[in-house]
Amino acid sequence: MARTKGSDSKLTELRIRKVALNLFSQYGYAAVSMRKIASKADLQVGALYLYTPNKQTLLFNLLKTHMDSLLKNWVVENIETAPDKRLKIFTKFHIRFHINRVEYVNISYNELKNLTEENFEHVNSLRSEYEKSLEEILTFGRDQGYFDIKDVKLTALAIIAMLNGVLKWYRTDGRLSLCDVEEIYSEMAYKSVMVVDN
Amino acid sequence: MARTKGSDSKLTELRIRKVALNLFSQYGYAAVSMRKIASKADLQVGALYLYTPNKQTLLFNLLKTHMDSLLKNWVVENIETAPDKRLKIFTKFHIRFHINRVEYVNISYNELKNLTEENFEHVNSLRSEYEKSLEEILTFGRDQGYFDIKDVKLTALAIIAMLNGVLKWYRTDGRLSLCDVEEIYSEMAYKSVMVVDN
DNA sequence: GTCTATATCCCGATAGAC
DNA sequence: GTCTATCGGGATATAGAC
Repeated sequence: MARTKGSDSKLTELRIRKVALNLFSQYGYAAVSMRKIASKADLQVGALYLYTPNKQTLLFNLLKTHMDSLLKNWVVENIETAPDKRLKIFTKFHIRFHINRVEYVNISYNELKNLTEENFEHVNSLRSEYEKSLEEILTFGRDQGYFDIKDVKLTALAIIAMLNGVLKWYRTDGRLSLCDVEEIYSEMAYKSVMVVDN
Repeated sequence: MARTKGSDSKLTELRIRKVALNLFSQYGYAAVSMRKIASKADLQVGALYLYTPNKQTLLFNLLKTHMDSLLKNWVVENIETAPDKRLKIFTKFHIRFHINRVEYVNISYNELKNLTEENFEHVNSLRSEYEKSLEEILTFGRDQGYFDIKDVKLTALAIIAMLNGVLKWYRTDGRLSLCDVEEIYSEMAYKSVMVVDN
């Protein structure tokens, strides 16, 4: 063995990321010190700076990795698909993707304000891109007469907020399976915009 | 004049509360120092402690005041009212009450994790009480055959999350009036739980 | 009621030994 | 690659003058 236990830098880096994500999610970026991160990652604080130039970058990389992964995994559906089907695909994808990434969801919602302006612009543009893909589905559905929507932008925000609300409280050991949750909320989302007779 | 300018303690207390709310909402509790609060309230830091024993109490009082006010203003509708009408009353009330209290909404969502355990229990029980009033409406509506709901608790959370998502982005100078927003989202909320033919 | 000064502690980040 | 020690600063909270 050429290396002592725990000296593999790839593993250490991963451990630091994981610990930082966990602590930022639980206590908030500003309330978590580099010393605490180091301690939880079984390091001294000096060693942290071999893996990140500063605390800000640690947060930024977590957020960027998450958004990149989200956009990479979201594959726009076939152009032929009907609007209601598209919306269902989107909502189910959104839930399935995020349900096991609750810590990322937390920091994405709460810690954008702690990014530098430059980093914020970067992450926020990725988020806008994702939101826009839902807006396109809603616009398409409205134009095709499938949906009854007064304001596409606010409706998109409302749907995403609704779905995220579920993520925040869903527990895998709860009384509902992932499939149940997907089904329930994609149904609610669809119904909330569908055309109804009056 | 027996008092110098700004020495009225009631006014000073109000000013401190307002400044703290504003800063906590904007930057987060942990990122705001007592020095910053004092400075924005035109005081030196020592004077702050005449009005609050510590920073934690400042946050707790803001949250408690908000929740007390919410529960006091939410008057349960007449027992005779039909479920769909009740839900509409709730959603419109929720939006109207919160729309001008966005800073309170922010800290209610983001800063609960910064409360001591005891303070958290207190605030959280008030929040549960409010959520329960929506759950009762949903349960009532389902039992009466008005609503199609698989899980009352998660549905209540989804609806509140949806409504709060709107609050976060709504601007009074935007293209939609308060009435428009109330109407759009109470409609979406209702449709998301209503019974549909398949 | 407000100020200034200070006690005590923790912060992010870096230097240099091993 | 990790450690210990430390710099410079800012944190909460308190003491005591006015």
